[in-house]
Amino acid sequence: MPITQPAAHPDDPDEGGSVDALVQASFATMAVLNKVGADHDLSLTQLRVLAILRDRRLRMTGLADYLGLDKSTMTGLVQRAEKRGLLRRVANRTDGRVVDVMLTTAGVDLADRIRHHVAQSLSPMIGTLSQPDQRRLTTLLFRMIGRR
Amino acid sequence: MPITQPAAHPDDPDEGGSVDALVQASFATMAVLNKVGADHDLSLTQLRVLAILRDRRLRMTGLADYLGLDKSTMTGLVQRAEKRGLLRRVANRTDGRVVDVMLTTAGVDLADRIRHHVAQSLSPMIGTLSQPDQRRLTTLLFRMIGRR
DNA sequence: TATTGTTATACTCTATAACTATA
DNA sequence: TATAGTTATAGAGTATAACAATA
Repeated sequence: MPITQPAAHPDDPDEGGSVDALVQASFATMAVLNKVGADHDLSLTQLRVLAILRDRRLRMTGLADYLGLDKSTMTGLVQRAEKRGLLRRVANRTDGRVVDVMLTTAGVDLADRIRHHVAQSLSPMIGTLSQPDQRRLTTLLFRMIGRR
Repeated sequence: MPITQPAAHPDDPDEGGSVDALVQASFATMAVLNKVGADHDLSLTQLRVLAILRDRRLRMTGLADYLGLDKSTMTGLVQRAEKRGLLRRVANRTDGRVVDVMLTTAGVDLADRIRHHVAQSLSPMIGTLSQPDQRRLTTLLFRMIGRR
């Protein structure tokens, strides 16, 4: 099921198809993440919130920066997650304007379950590669996005 | 800017970090696509619609299948794109129930511009890899998602 | 009867602008 | 004045259920 069309135009600078490979692999990955989220009644954004807060405590603005969203968007996002008991809003003691956000125990548990679920759900795709190829891919991807 | 947390748990089956690499690279890629879409006043989904229809004509259901969305979702999606003059709905002659969807000239033009814009926007990321590494990455990704 | 598409409905996600409280 | 967060508002995206038209 092609999600975007393969490049097949002579004036395209991406002769090797790197762009298409990356875009198609990304859409395939996002589809899996989306499915995992849906299985836990979470949107992709909520999934990210959980992942980000899994071992971090952030203020509203910090969370918005991580997600690339406006701070006003965070209010509803955090509110809905709070109502589900996944996280807590805590007034910051040193700065009265700041609201810190942290996962509850239930939130951490769900984040962990999701992490495993994601790994399992992606394994059919990743598993098509040999172990050495998986290592090569990992190295290349981390190098590309500037980690490691 | 880490988007998800790195795996650092001993009970995690993804020892090599393939899952994290793929997820993080995918989020980075989606952020770029999202930005490109926004620059053209298109959501990620509308961007995909254009890419899918770039050299294809599909019925509503076919489009929904490609996108993994419900057919009822397509109505509004296509309606808004049609109002912008990017695509047309055409009654199918052999089956009166079917509505075919195809890009207008303006739609094809925009799809082409976006394709180039995407390639340009991803090039800083992809370009951090050497040419041989780019080829290796492309091969691995296509192999992983089962193309080529 | 089954399939195709739309409509009605309800929610989530998202940004912009205006606001409150604190610094 | 500037910053942190919320609220009000508007629109897009999404699914479910019910529906009309066609096969």
